[in-house]
Amino acid sequence: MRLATWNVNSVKARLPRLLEWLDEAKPDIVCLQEIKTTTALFPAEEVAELGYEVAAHGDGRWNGVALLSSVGLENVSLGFLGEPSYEGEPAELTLIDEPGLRKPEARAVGASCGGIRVWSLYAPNGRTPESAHYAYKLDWFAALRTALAAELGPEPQLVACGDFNVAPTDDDVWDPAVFVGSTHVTPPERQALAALRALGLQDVVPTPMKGPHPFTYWDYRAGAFAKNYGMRIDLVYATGAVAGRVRGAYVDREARKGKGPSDHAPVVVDLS
DNA sequence: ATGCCTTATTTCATAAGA
Repeated sequence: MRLATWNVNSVKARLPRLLEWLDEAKPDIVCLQEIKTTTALFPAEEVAELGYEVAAHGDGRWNGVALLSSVGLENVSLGFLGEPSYEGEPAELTLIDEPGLRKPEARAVGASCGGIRVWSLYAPNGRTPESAHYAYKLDWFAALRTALAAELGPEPQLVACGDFNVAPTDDDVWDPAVFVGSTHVTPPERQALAALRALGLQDVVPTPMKGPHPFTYWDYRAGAFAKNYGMRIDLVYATGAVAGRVRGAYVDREARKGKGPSDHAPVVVDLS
C-alpha cells in the first residue's frame, strides 16, 4: 500500500500536474493540503477517473484539505472536535458547528482508508511568534493532540499526514541561522510536535532524492529550489502499528521541478 | 541548476504563504 501527502498550493492550478503525478506514482491514499477551493468545487470527477474516492474539505480562497483513496473511504470527519477557529485574536476553543461561533478553518479531514485511520492536516502558519496567529497555531496543535488521542486504541493503525508548518529539528531547515526569531523552528512549535510523538506517533522520515536533507518545501523566490534552500515541514506521523509496516519512504523531488510546480514536494510512504 | 514567486479574489492591487 502506498500512502502520500502533498501540499499542492491550489488543486485547481495544480490539476494537470496532480493527475499526471497520480497516474505515475499510483498512490493508494493521498493527503492533499492547500486545495484553495471549496468542497463543492474540488475536481472530484477528474480524480475519480483515476480510481479515487474523495473526501474534500475546503471553504474558499485559503487553506483546504482533501483525502483521496482507492482502498475505501469511510467515516469521514471534516475537522476535529475542539478545533479552534481563527478570529484575529488569541484563539478560543470552539466546537464544530456550534451555533453562534465562528467555524474552524478547513485544515483537517480524516477518514478510514484500507484499515488505516488517516488524517490530512494543514497546520496554521503562525506568521510571527508575536502574532495572534502563532497563538492560534499552538492552540490548534494542542486540540489536534487531544482529538488524535481520543482515536488511539490498542494497536491503532493511524497516520497523521500533512503540512505541519514546523521543522522538527535544525537539520530540517537549510540554514538554522536564517530562521532565528522566525516561526516553524521555535521551541513551543517543536514541543507541539513532541506532544504528538508522545502519543506514540512516529516521524516517518523520508529519504531525500538528492543531498542529505529530505526537504519537502522550497520557496518560489530567489531560486531557492535550485540552491536547495528547503525545509522539511510536510510530515507523516504514524502509530507504531503503521510505522512497523513502512518499507520505504521518499520525497518526490521531481514533482517540484519544471513548469508550474507547487512549492511543496510529495512525501511517499510504502507500507507492507 | 531543471531557472531567480505564486495563488485566488472584494482583480490592473492585495493578502497570504513560510
